[in-house]
Amino acid sequence: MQDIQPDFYDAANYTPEESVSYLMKGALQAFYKSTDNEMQRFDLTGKQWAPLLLIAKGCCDTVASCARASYSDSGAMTRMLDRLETKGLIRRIRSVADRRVVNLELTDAGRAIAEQIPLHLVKVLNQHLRGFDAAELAELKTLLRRFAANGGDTHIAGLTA
Amino acid sequence: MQDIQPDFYDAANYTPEESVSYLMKGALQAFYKSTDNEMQRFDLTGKQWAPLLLIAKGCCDTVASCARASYSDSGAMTRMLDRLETKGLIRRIRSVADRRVVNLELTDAGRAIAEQIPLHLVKVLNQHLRGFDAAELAELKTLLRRFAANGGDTHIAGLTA
DNA sequence: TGACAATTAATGCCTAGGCAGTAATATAAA
DNA sequence: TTTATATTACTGCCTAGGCATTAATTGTCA
Repeated sequence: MQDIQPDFYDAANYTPEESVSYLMKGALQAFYKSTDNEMQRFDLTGKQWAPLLLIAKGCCDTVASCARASYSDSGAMTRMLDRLETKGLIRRIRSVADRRVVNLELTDAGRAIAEQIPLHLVKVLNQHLRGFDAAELAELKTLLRRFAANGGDTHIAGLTA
Repeated sequence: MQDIQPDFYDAANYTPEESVSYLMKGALQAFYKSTDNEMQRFDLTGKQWAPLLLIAKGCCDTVASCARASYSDSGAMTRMLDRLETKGLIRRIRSVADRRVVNLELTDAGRAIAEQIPLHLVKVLNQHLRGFDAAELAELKTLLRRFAANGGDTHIAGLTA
């Protein structure tokens, strides 16, 4: 029933250039470079657009949920939101329903920028996907999801034992 | 002769969960988490093993070449090497042939660790590749290389008015 | 009710990287 | 040779994130 699982990499023959993680870092680095260039028009870094977009899309409305959606933690997100608040793009509102929670809202200036972000983000994505066909993009997404899901501590159920 | 290049993403329908960059970030994040766990036995973080391995493999022997190989710059690499030097794992040697250059060497302690790194790195990689077949891994590597190579010239035709 | 666990946002201390310089050195062109 | 340009390692200043801890608050359960 159980298929044999091959070991693709072995220690003796390991080279960085053939390592999938090394290639992934290079790919993501190139993408961040592109978005950094593209988002300069909004006076945003290559990472500051992400929380704005998540809030605008309704993906998150608190510090904790925004941190989870960003593969980050509440400490890092608190400081990221400090920077965005300083720039006048977001607002913190203490929740009355749950007084531990700080709800996040875009200011008018933040909303004006957030509305334009997808336009430029999509431009960068499509640029990096030049020469791809639809099947290749679908395959890439699937393989990335599977690679991530194979992480060691994915079984959070067993972790909180 | 010229094939039509489709736009895979459009601003109106953009969602983070379907964005290939978002998935890539999640995949790489999961990998760093795994290596961080794995390298704790050497008192190394999830990133400090990389320069050690590059030096051990002969991929780089100066600050500049090590920075380039790491998709980084000489400033960041200088400080990373400071940390590794403080830990007694590498040595800086001013080059006599070109006195601008600082050559990098592993100490005995550094070499002892570097020799064991591939073993554990390969373990992490193979773990994240569970369920993959050889063709899928090859495809993933190819697609990542092409995605990265499509960057750089962000001289988008429409950008420069 | 009261004790206890969980969650939230924030903070301090650390690693890590990007960018704009700087001084020293090397190379190329005049 | 002189001049200009490029490269190297490094520094300061900034953004960015990880981890542990804290105070406030909420939920759970005896």
